[in-house]
Amino acid sequence: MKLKEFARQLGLSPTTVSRALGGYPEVNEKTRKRVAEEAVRLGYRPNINAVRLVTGRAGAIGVVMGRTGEFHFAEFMSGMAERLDGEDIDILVSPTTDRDSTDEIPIYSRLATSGRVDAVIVHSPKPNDERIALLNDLGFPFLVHGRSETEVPHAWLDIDNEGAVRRATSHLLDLGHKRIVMINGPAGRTFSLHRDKGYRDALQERGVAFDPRLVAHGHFTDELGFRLARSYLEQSPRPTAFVAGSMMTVLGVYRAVRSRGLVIGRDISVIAHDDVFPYLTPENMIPSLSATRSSMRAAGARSADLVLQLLGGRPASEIHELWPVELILRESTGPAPTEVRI
Amino acid sequence: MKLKEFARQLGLSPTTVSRALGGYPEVNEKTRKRVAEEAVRLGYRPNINAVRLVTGRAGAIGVVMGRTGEFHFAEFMSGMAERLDGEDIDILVSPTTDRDSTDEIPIYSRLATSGRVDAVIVHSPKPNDERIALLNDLGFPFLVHGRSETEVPHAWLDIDNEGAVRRATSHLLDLGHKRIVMINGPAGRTFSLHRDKGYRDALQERGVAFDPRLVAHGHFTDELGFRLARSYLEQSPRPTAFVAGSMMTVLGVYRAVRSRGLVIGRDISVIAHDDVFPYLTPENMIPSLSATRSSMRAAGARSADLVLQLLGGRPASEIHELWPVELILRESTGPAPTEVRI
DNA sequence: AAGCTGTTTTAAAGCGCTTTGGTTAAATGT
DNA sequence: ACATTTAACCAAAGCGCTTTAAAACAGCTT
Repeated sequence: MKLKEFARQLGLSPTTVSRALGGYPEVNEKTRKRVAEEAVRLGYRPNINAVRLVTGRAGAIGVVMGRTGEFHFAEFMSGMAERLDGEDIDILVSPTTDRDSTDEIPIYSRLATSGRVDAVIVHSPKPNDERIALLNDLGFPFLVHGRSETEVPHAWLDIDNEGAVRRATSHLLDLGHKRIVMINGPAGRTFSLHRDKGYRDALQERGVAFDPRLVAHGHFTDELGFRLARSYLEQSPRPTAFVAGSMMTVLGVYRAVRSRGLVIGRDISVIAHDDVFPYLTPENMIPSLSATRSSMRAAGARSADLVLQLLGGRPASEIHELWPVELILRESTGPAPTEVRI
Repeated sequence: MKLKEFARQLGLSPTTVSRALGGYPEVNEKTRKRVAEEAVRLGYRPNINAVRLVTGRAGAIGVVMGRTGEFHFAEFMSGMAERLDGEDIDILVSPTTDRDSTDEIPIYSRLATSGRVDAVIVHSPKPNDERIALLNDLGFPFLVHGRSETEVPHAWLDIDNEGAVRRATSHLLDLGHKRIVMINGPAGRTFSLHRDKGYRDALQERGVAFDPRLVAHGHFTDELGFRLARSYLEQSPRPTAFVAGSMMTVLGVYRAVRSRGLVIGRDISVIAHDDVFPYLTPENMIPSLSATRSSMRAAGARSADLVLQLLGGRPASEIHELWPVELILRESTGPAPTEVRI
């Protein structure tokens, strides 16, 4: 059913019907009501593509899905979806199989110029991120999930990675740990750098020398957590604590510790970052896992919200949100063992 | 830059330019080449929404993202993205916070009638799925990922869940296990029913009585795996083997077994279904996990492919794919312990 | 040289909607 | 009673493209 036919059946002009449905004031309240009811009854829905053409709005927010870290991504998107439910805005996912953000440039470029989306979300930026530069050059609305150090003014939402790791590390230091390993995210991303900084600052505050060999970078996989933890545990002197970048990483760390016959929370303390997944929770681990916590889903929901504000005209330079991160202590952290033998 | 202006600059009519870009035969090869080059040089891109309006095609495939099982979902979508890379087709994600597929009816209805997508993918159907009935009634193209028992002809892609579980269970029976617990997916979904059937058939083949209390249903979470396994292990006689529905479930099962001081692969055998995630792999578990394996990512890629075929005119009734599932034996399965004490 | 054929290009219609710039009818003011 | 305002509705333009139907052009015949 087209607008014209629908309007004819109502005995109204297309103009009035369109306005009634659009909620414009110059339509009699009774008429509006009638139109709304009949639209439901007769199943009339405006052709979205016609609307998009004529309004110039795409009614969609774009995200680029990379090969790695999909479990975070799904949770973030799910949060976006939650917020966008009811709005007439879709989420459009663009594929990329590439690992480096530079390779994503053509994708963002296409997304920004093709008119399929009204805004895009940029994930895990680097300090000097090409994608941000590009989108700014194109004058295309975007929100950065994470932070960058670029001069370019832009909207962003980030969690306090630095503070999270600083607190986690400080807590371990307070417990007497000296050799603390950090298994961080991929090198080069701002969030990894922030975590590095939080780690180093905590050491410095407590006057513990920074040993770069205790910090590793890589993707958030169970395997990497295992392999790295395993090799660290073979070193002498042995580390007594781990800070792990994700829930997947920490699965591997737990396994590595156990496989060496060590006890988590006694021989080895562990803190991880928890993005709050419905299917894998730190309190259920054995021993329950001390974690810095920040809901990825909530970040997704808020990001969608901020993008909506951005599209509503709020200046990008005004949209900056830094979320604090909780540190939740459970059983995986304990006093450093007084004597470390190998 | 609009078509009109671009054509003017080339000294051609909009018609010719449109055809050149669209690859129609009635354009001189030289002209086409010139148009293509200039389009790149001048940065001309057809307005996608105008194209969509005039062609009536949306250039997108819809998927509905539920609240649960997001880790599977992301992997599936990632596969779709892989296949769709290069095609001018997007993935459109519609949110739902509901748990039951009946609640998704309005979402599918909206998706199908709004012209935003050319086809949708239906996940985890029930034997008599309302969504399939709806989409069929609407005459809207769709592919089912999973199977249904409806009379309605439709395209589907599924893995052999029944065969997978039958083989897993048979293998455990061959090893001498008698009390085999199955932690299955949500009740009511066809794939869960198929797995139930595979389990029962295996028992029957070997002449082992079916005990319904040994089969549990629920979402694929670490916590459920733990809670259920924990409570089964307290029973007497104790089960000697578990078939777990997902990698998350099995994490909980492993933990439960260990927390009882039992050894996996010796006291308790475990087989799980592995959807092949880049961040969590059965071979890395300790002990390494015997699993039925089928790549969710590959299913996503193939699904996208089949949807493209569907849109290309291939009849839905012709599109049925049942993928075999490998059983890969590792260390988590072993002979049933001869004597089971509690 | 006119007719015919096949190739290449173009003018113009129209996809389904929103919105500008009206018109008409009713309400209000003088 | 007439002018003026306000409320309610409408005709038609136009968003940027594809595609139908027709025109222009070139290459051959006869």
